Amino acid sequence: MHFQEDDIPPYLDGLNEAQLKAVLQTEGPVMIIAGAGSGKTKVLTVRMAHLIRQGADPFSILSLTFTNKAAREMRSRIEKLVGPAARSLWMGTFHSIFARILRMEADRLGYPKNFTIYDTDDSKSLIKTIVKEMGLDDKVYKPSMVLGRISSCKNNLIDPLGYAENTENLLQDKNANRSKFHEVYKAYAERCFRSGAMDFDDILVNMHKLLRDHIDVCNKWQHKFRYIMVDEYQDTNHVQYMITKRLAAVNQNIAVVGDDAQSIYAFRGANIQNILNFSKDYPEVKVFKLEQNYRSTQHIVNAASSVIKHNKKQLEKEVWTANEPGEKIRVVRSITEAEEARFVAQNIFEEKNLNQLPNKAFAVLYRTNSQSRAFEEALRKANIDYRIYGGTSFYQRKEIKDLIAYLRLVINPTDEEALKRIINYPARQIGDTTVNKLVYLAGENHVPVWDIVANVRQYSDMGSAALRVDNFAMMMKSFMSMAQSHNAYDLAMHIARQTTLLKSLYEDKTVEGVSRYENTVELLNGIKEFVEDDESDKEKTLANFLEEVALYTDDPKNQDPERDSVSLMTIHQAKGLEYPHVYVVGLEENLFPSQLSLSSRNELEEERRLFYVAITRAESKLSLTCATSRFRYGNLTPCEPSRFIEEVDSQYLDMNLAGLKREGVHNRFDNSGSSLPNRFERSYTTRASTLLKQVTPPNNSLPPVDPDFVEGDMNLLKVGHKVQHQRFGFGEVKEIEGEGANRKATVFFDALGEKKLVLKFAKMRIL
DNA sequence: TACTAAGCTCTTTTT
DNA sequence: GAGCTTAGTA
Repeated sequence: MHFQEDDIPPYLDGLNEAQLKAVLQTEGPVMIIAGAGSGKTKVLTVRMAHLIRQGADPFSILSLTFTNKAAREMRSRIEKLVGPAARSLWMGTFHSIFARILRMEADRLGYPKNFTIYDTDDSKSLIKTIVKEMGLDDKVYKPSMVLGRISSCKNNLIDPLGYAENTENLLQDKNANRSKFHEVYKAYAERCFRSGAMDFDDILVNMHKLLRDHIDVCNKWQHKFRYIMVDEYQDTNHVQYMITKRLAAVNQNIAVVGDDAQSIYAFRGANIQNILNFSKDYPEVKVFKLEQNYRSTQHIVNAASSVIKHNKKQLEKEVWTANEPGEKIRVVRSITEAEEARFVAQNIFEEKNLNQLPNKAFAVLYRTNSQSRAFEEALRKANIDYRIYGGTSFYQRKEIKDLIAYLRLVINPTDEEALKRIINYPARQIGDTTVNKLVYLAGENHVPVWDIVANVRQYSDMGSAALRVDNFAMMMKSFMSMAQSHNAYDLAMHIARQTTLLKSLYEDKTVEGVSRYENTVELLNGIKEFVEDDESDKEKTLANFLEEVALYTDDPKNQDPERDSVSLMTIHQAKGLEYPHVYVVGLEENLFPSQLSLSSRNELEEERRLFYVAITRAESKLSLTCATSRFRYGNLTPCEPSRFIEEVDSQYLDMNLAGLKREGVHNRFDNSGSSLPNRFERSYTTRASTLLKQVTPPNNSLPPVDPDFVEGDMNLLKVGHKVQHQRFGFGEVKEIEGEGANRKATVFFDALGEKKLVLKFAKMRIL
C-alpha cells in the first residue's frame, strides 16, 4: 500500500521511514528488530490502529505481551488512536489471554470451567505436601528447586511421562541424588488436575495441548485470529513459541517485535533462538530494523552500546540517535546502602527543585526487590512520594490470601490448596492430624479432598473431629448456594463477616493488625469496584475476579496514573518503560551481576543485557550508584563495584560529581586488594532518640541492656563501651560529646576492617 | 490442639 | 534479617 504525501492519515504522522514500513506491512510474517527507545510500542500500536482503520475486525487481532504493565500501556495508547474499538482487541499477557480461551474450552481438557490458577505459593505448598507424603527428604527435594525443574520441563513441553521415559533425565537425577523427581512431578501434575487447578506454566502447556489435540478447536482459533502480534519476542520460551506458531499457521499474519539485546528471561526458559530463527520458520519474512533511538541522549545511547558490545551472541544492529549529547553519566560510590539511598533521595530533591520536575520523572532501578527498603526509607524521610512495584504484592499478603481462599473454594470446591488454607482458619479445632487424614482418604479414593470433607460421615472413623469437619462443610455449602444468587461483593462481605475473619482483624489493635484489617477492607472494596465497573466488557463473575487476582500480579494501588511519585522497581519490571532521570543502584559485583546467575547458569551475558536494559530506560540523566559495604544476611560485607561500570566507555562517565569517590571506583581496578578505600574514614551522626526502637532483648551471648539506657539516657554511654549497631556491627566507643538526647558517641567499628570507619551514632546497643 | 521461644536456613529476576 | 520449623508447655 502506498500513500501520497498529503494522503497520509493523521495517525501515521510522525513515523520515520522504517517505522512506517513496518506499520504498513500488515500481511504475511513480519519481524521487527527494535533497538531500545526506537519507538517499538508506537509501531505496534499504530499498526493495530492501522489494521482497524483498514477494516479489520478488532476481535480478529491478537496481541500478546509479557507483562500486564505493557499490555495496559498498549491498550491505553490504542484507545487514543481508535477509541472504544480498542476494547474489543484480544490484547493481554500470554497467560491472561490463554486463560480466557482455556475457560471457554475447559471441558475439552477435562478441567472445570472455573478452574483455579495456582500461584507460586500454592505450587510450593503442594510440592511440600507431596514430598512429605512420599517420605522423601525435604532437604533434597526443596519446593523451589522441584518447582523450578517442573517449570522448565513444562516450558519445554516435557510431560511427566516423557520425562520418565528419558533415561538421560533419570540418570542425571540419580547422580544428583533426586531419583524420585519424576514421581514427584507426576504426582504434582495429577494433584493439580484433581484439584481443578492450573499453575502458571500449565496455562501455556494446556493451551498448547488444546490446539494440538483438538483439531476443531485449533481450527476455530486459527481462523479467528487473522492478525497476531507478539511483543518482546526474544523473551518467548519454547511452549509460547509453539503456540504462536500454531495459531498463525493458517493466516501466516504474524508480526513479532523484539530486541535480542534485551533478552532477560532465560531463567524462565526464554529461548533467544526463537528470534534468531524466525526467518528460518518463515522464509518469506519481511524484516524491519528500527535503529534510531528517540528516547535518550547521545551519551546514554553510546554508553549502552559500549557495554553491550562485550556480548558475543547478538544480531547485527547499529543503534544511533539524533538527540543532544546530554550530560555525562554520573558514577557515585557510597559507604553503605543507607548512604547510597540518602544520596539518591537528596539528589532527586535537588533536581526536582532545580528543574521543576515532577516526582514521576524519576525512577530508581535495582536488581533485587529486597533492595527497595533503604530507598523507601530515604525517600520517606525526604518527603518525596514514591511507589514500589513488585515485591510482596497486595494479593500475596496473608490476610488477603485467606479471604481469597474462601472465595476460591466456593467457586471451585476441588481446590485443595484453598481448602487446606482455611479449613482451620479461623481456628475451628480441625488440626493437622485431621487434615492429614482427610487428604489421605482423598488419595485412597481418588477424589478431591472436598468430597471427603463434604461427606465425612460416609468415610468417617474420626469421632468428634467429624462433627467439626461437618460444620465446616455445611458453612461452605451455604456460601456456595449463596454464590448462585448474589454478586461477588455481597458474597465476599458475607463470608468475611460469617467466618469472623473481619471481626477478629478489627479487634486486633496492634500495628500489623490494623493494617491487616485495612487491607481486608480494601480487598472488599476492590471486589465492589470490580462488580460495579461498567467500563470493562468482561463478565463480573467471581471467577473472573479471581482470575484477575491470580494473573494481574501488580498492585492495584500502583495503577493510578494521576499520582505523582518516584518509581522504585527491579530492572525486569522496568522493561519497556522510560524516565527522564534514572538511578541504577546497587551496582556491586555479586549483586549485579548476580552471584547466583553467574554461578548457577554462567549467564554473564544475560546480566549484561539486564544492565543494558537498565541504562537505556533513561532519557536525559543517568546515575550509577553503588556502596562499599552492604548488609547481606544480617552481616556487613564489603562490596566491589560492578564490572559493568568498568565496561562503560569512560568517555561517557562523570566520576567527579556529588559524592563521587573516583579513587573508590578505581580501587578495584588498581588491584590494591582492598575493597574499602581509605577515604571512608568519615563520620555519621544520628540522634540518640532514635535509639529506643533499636534496643532489642539480649540473646544468650550478650548481657542485658541497661534499662536506663533503654530510657534513652545517653549519659550511661562511656568511652570504652563495646556497642553493637544494627548496620555497622560491633565497635568500640572512642569519644563522647554533647548532652542528653543530643549526646553523640564516636565509634570505631571493627566490621569495616583495618580501615576505621568513624561514626557518630546513637542507634546501638551497649555490650 | 494452640501457643511460644529458640533454632535453622536461605537468600534473583516474573506470569 | 525474615520466614519457617521444631520442641516444649498449657
